[in-house]
Amino acid sequence: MKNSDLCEIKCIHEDAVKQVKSEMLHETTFQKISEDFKILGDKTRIKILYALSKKELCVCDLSSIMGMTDSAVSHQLRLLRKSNMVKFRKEGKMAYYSLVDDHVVQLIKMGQEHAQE
Amino acid sequence: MKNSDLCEIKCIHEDAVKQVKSEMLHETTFQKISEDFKILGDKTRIKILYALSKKELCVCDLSSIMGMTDSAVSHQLRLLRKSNMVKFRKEGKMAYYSLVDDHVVQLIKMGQEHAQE
DNA sequence: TATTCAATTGAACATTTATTCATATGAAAA
DNA sequence: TTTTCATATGAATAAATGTTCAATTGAATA
Repeated sequence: MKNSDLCEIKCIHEDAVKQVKSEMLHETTFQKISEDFKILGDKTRIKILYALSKKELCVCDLSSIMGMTDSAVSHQLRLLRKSNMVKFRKEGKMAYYSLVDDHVVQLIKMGQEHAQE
Repeated sequence: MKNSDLCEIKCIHEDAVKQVKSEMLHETTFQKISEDFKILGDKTRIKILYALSKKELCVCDLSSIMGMTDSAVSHQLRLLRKSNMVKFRKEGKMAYYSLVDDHVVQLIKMGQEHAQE
């Protein structure tokens, strides 16, 4: 009995499965990648990141731009900080937020291209 | 009274807000972008896409690679089809899935780079 | 034709998640 | 010091989401 027959019987292409399995990344890598994309998978956060790519802004500026409450924006900023996408500096009562690097901008740009196809 | 004073009083940097507002994309654009990223924001779907980037595979192959039920995989494939990331061809009882283009692969690669920082 | 099998689908369930509201913090102004 | 204001936080709620289980479809095979 050939290997390929076995595959058919079990409804699995063993060679293909084995090959692809060996090429898969580590579980934690997939985890991290998907966590980052999950952060980008929300309209509010994408808008915040896009706004910050244009200019450093404080929370109430962002709230005004987004048309949302300070609280809602602040909650999202917390997530963005946690995932290392934005940083901030305090000046008196105000907190000025900006992007950590332009990696996110590149990702959004690519996403935009795909969305517009 | 200066404009900048007004800004401070209202806790809004009017000029910055006005400028950034004018540079924002359309609501539907942000919507589309975030929807695409939301699809990538799940470990199961990232793994499926990564596997398909290596080889065309049928549902049961994917199930075996993922260590999940056919049903769970099929549900996710439906979402991936809906968001135009994967396509499939039928051959008898089997359905062979593959990526629509390598756009997704590029995104995952970029996400991977960011995740590894 | 009846059966088998790969794949799909729908409903149910548990979990996650985004926003709201109320409250707390902490710095500047009165 | 007391008040005001920008921001942050916690709890609560409603909505969305991923997986499971049971049932269905449709094509090949017996």
